[in-house]
Amino acid sequence: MEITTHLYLGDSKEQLTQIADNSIDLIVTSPPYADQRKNTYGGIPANEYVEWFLPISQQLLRVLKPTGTFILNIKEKVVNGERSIYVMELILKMRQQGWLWTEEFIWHKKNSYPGKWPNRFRDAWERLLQFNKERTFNMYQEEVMIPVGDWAKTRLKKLSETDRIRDNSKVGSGFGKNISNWIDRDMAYPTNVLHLATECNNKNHSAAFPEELPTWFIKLFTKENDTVLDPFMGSGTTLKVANKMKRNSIGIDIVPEYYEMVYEQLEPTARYLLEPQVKYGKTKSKRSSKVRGK
Amino acid sequence: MEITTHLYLGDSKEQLTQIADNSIDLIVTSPPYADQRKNTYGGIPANEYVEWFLPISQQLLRVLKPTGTFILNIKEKVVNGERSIYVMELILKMRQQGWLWTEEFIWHKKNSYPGKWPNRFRDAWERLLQFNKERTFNMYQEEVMIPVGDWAKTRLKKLSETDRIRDNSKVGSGFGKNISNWIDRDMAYPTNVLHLATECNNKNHSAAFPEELPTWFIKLFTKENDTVLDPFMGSGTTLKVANKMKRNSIGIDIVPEYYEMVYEQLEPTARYLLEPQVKYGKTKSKRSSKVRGK
DNA sequence: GTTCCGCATGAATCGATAG
DNA sequence: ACTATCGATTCATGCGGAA
Repeated sequence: MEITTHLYLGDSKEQLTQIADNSIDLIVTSPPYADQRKNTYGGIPANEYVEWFLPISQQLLRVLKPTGTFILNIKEKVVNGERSIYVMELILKMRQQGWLWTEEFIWHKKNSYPGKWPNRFRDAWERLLQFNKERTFNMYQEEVMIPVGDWAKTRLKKLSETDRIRDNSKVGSGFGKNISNWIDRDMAYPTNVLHLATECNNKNHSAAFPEELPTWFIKLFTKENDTVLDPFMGSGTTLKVANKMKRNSIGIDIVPEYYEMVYEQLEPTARYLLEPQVKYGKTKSKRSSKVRGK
Repeated sequence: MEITTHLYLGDSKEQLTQIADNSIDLIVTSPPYADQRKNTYGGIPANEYVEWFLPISQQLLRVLKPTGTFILNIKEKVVNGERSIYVMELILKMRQQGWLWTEEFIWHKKNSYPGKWPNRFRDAWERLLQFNKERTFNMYQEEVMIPVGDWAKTRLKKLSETDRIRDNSKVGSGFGKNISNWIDRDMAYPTNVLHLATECNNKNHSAAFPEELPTWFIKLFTKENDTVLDPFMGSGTTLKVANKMKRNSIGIDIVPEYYEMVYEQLEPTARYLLEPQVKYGKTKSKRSSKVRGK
């Protein structure tokens, strides 16, 4: 099956209306934070942030499949010595829209931005808010398992030899098999705290997250041929990763330079199928000639 | 100067009224979370939690010095597949009371509770909310500096040898001296993410919080002879640590067993100064004959 | 005196069963 | 239908006893 990539240039609130109801398996995005990135996105003031975001989250709720998940990467900034409260207000309002606030992952940034302030330490974490439409949704937990801590390695290996013998001597007891479940367990499920380094090699896009981040959530919440959406694609990290993992992807950005940049990064073999001109709202696809037009 | 410990038995809301205005340098506490600790505290329902806590935080605001800090350890649980929102509502209401929400530290619990569920991973973090009365407050950052990671040590040591040679050859260039400033920097400031394990060696009380936690905040926000308050002292971890660090401390708990336990742990040399009977609301002191009675 | 191993025990969460 | 209780699941940690 062909994997497609669609790009939209324009305001997410408007561009999202072109996407069909219940068609997206996963939304992963890192919208511009309040008062940040003024040069590129205009810098939404903290007190207008919720009002600005709600129409977009309304559209996201519409396009997401009932089994789908929405991961929102966000962190409130410090204003006049205090943490802003727009993230909390946003969660409360989105719940009123019909979203379920199912979980809050912590992204622990190991190499956080340096600096020193008299009454504050470096901010080394961000929120990864998980929202869903329904209480049951797709989650492929085994895809993101991690190696078990050292505590088990030494102990279970010794147990394994002892119980392997026991298993042979007592056929059909079921006990040995039960133990073997533990022996084979080199891997454990992760927690809701993610340890990732921020990437410092991103020059053209200011606040890109590391590839591991969308990779992890795409593994966890989608399977091959599913569709991933990033309504604030920026430099296109989410789309690039999705494509690599054989997921269809849709990206939106209001900044023409980002649109162009992501477009250029797509394989040339896909680009010749498209019209040469890039217009507001126009779309293109990769490894596919399908175009979702206006 | 003598270091004192005062204990109050009873409801925090009432007992706090006995404490003088602007007399506390640091409040560190971990109140019972909603619907938790039913056996000991009765389990405050999530939908009544804010209402229950606000009179207490009102008192805490009164007794805290303008330069003081309030650290609140809390985490919302999952109810019917969704995260509760009472913590967010509490923050919003406390701001209306006059508190400044200055920071949110993350306590990453390395040994979180095990378990597996179809749509959720283990919860491995808790909130450490920092509130203040004023925008400028006491903070002794250098007290909690941490060793720089090994990557820096080895790198700087190699640099040091190279540059020592260079320094010898180029006398007076100032370059060598500049480097040596970096070599001496074995310590760095921490971030707002704390990595600690919960203590599992509970004797009589399930002391959910490890000693390192209050230790860290007491170092950071107080100096010797300052006063630390824990309005939900439980097994008295905060008080024990404060005492060890030569800070005065005040503890309150509504559970007589905890009151007795903390009392018993105080040094006998201090106890003989006090009346033998333990009454509701009565207090005792350590290394001091002062008693704040009713 | 070390090091190693066995063990209990969590501010958990879900689904089923019972009143 | 709606709440209360119970069992099953799972993994890092420190203590105590043993080699």
